[in-house]
Parts: sequence; structure tokens; C-alpha cells
Amino acid sequence: MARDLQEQIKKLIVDRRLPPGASLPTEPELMELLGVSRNSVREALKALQAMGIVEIRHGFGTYVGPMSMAPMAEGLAFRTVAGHYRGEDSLLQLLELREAVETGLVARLAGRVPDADLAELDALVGQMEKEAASPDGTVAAATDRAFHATLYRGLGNPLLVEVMEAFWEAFHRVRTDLVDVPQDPGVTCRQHREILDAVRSGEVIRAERAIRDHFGNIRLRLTATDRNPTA
Amino acid sequence: MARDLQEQIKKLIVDRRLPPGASLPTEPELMELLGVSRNSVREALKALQAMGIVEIRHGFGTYVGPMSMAPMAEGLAFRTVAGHYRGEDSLLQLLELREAVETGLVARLAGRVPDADLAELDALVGQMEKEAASPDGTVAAATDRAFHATLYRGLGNPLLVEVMEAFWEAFHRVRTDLVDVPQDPGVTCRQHREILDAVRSGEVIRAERAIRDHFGNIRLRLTATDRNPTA
DNA sequence: TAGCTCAGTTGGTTAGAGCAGCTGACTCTT
DNA sequence: AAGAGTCAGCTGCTCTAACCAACTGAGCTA
Repeated sequence: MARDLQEQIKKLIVDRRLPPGASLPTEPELMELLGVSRNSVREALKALQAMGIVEIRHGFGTYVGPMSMAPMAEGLAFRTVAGHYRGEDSLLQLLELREAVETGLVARLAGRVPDADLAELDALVGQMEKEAASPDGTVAAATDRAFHATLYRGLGNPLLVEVMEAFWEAFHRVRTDLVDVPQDPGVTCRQHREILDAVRSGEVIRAERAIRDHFGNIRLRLTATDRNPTA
Repeated sequence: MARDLQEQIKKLIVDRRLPPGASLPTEPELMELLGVSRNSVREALKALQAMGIVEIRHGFGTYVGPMSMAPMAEGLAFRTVAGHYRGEDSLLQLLELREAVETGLVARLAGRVPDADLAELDALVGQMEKEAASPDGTVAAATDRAFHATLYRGLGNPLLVEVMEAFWEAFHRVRTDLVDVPQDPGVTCRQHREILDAVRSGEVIRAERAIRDHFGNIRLRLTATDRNPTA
């Protein structure tokens, strides 16, 4: 029955063509509308919130959620952490997932990136190099993330970009939580530059190799440091 | 605070190294353990259940969930349905996501599929052909799904396979719910046979083209029939 | 006019009661 | 003695009722 409640609320969103951000009925209204107690309404909303379908703001109201891939990243991250602590190579699997997907995507991308995106990617690599040269000498995670997100924007498929970002996010969070992988800023910058150059020139093979090298580097540092899963 | 509760329960799972299927404390136990009311405990559990982290069985107990990608498929499906009803080409985006990922994967796969998997794939295509020749003349969805799942098993990355299946599942559900795409069983069988042959022979280029043709076929039938999003 | 205050709305939390599904031990029948 | 039926107990499920906390907006005050 509780499962059914969630379905009814989802149906309500779909039937009314509510876009993300639209306001949903209040809890008392939903009670009457669905004929159940407040408790049941709240449990259903909590579940939908966890899936990003609904957004609840205390003292304000309930709204249609952004329906982003953030919950997926969350779930993926937890799954990976749990697996890691139980001795699985889950983090490596997650990295392989990213590598496989990006390798496939970069091939369709080579030579097709809009000039505006190329300029932005140039700026991002420039910022990486600046960060690498700064006192602490580490490339900010946000910069790396932005590079990968911007790279695939040219495919004209926002879903694709979101999924990539979710994978990135999950990997990043697990890595920083679990294992402290030392950066090699110089290599990181060079590899991103190489990816950008390859994509710009439209050389498919070179682009694929650049991506593979990049992930190979991450994998190397991961397997080198991650010798104690019971941290 | 409610968000915090979920984190505490997740932490409990990780700290105790609980594998999927392990039993969690009962609701009264969690009340005392976390120092909150029963309602709050239940809301947190509901949210975790929605993410597949926890599994609740009425009259039996609460357990660590399978942590599968099923919730992701669920969320993706809903997002796609909602977008579709609001006039977006979300279903096409989902198909492109599948195409992009599988195109990337099949390249790493060519020539590396274990003999056991090849035999199973042979059997699956055989079943497709049998189904296509049967009275109703439609290839069962389960058979198609099994083909794609089995194909990528050889990569030795269960996470990868699960993600692929989740994408497949989301696409399938949305397609059957929203638009009634007529099958062309003959073409479907031929294309799967071609993918299998290409992968078996290790011809990377041919395998990629086979996958692309296969998805091109689906896309064609989709865009041909999907002219009325407000169904 | 600018700022404050307060009432009203909305979600957050607690408490207690009874309902519903499942298990396992006990008892009665064969 | 073996089997089936029954019942007590755990478990999660739902409801009611009350109060707490965050936010908004109208009205008051300076």
C-alpha cells in the first residue's frame, strides 16, 4: 500500500504535467486527496525525496524535484564504500565504468566540439595549470569535474552529461573518503591538455588513447596506494 | 536531522561490515540506538529503502538491501516519462545514452568474450529466432535483455553489467508504457546475430557498426511512431 | 518609509494505540 | 509417533493527536 502511495503521487506529477520546481499539494491536502494519514503521506514523500522526484522545504512547501542524477551518485557512492570495506575492488570497478563510458563517448565527440566549448575547455586546462603551479600544488576537484562535464556537452544530450557527472561525483567522494591518493599535478595537466588537443583536431584514435592514458594514470595511483582496504 | 538519521544507519551498515541480506536492528532497537521516535526511524528507513540500501519485510524484519541499480532504473524511468509528457525528447536521450555506452563497451569486448558466454549468446539468438517464427512473432523482452547483459559479462565488471541492465530496464519500461513501437522480429534477430558474429571474430570496427546499426534501427522505429507525445 | 513583530501556514517530531504478516512452539488428531 | 492445526510472540504498518520549528506576509511601530 505504501508503495502504491508513491505511485499515486508520481502519477499526480505526470498527469498534471508538473515541471521541476512546481509546488505540490501540502501534507494535509495530500492526506485528503489520497485518503491516508499524515504519517503515510510523509513516508511516501520521504521515499520520493530520496529518489530526487520530490523536494521538501521546511516551513515552505513540497515541490517537484530536479530529477537529477544526484541520488544515483549517492547510491553508487554508498554501494562502493560498503563494497570496499568488505574487501571488494568496488572502487576500481567504478573507475572502469567511468573509463569505459568516456572512452566510448570521446570517439563520437572528436572533431565535433563547438568552438565555445573548446574555448571553455582551454580556460579550464589553463586554470588547472595555474592551480598546479600554486603553493599547495593540487588541481582542484571542481576544475577536473568541470572539464569532463564541459567536454561532453557538445554531444547535445543533457542526460548523458548528467550521468557522467554522477559517475564522477560518486568516484570522487569515495576516493576522498577512503583512500588518500596523492596527485601528480603535472601529469594531470598534461593529460587533460592532450585530451583537449586530440578532440580539437578530430583524431579519434588519439582521443581514445588520451582518455585511456588519463584513466590509466588514475588507476595506477589507485592500485599503488590502495593496499589496505580496512582503513 | 532526518538526513542525519539516514547517514547514521548507513554508517551502521558500513561500520559493522554488513553484507547485503544481513539483518538490521528492529525499529524499537533503532529508536533506542539513535534516540529518536519510531516515526523518524521509519521515515529514514523508507528513504533508504527507496535507494535500495535497505530492504523491509513486513512481519519479518529489516535487512541490508541488495544495493542493486534497480532504484536508478526506477528514477531514470520516471524522469524520462515526466520529461516525455512535457514534450521533451527524453526517451531519445535515454536511447542515445544506451547507444553511447554500448558502443564504447563493445570495442573493448571484441575478441575477448569467453567461450561459455559465446555459447550462451548463441542460444539466446537462437531463442530469438524461435520466438520470431512463433505465432505471435515477437521477440520476448527478457531475451533481448539477457543478450545485452550476457554480452558484457565478459568484461569482468559486475557493476558495468548492472548499470547497462538498469539503462535497458528504464528504456524498456518507458517504451512499453508510452509508445507502442512495432517490432520487426526479422531485423532484430539479424542484428543480434551480426553483433555476436562480429564480437566473436574480434573485429572491433565491425562490432561497433553492428551495435550502431542495431540502435539506429530502434531509433528509427521510435522517431517514426513517436509523433504524439501527449498520448 | 523602514524596520519589527506577530499570526498563520507548512513541514518536523513525538507519543500511544491498534492492525497485519510471519515464525515457531505447542497441542490435538490420526 | 507423526502430522496438521492453533495460538502466542515477534516484526513491521497505519492511524490519531498534539506540539515544535521554519518560513511568509500583513500589520504595526518608530
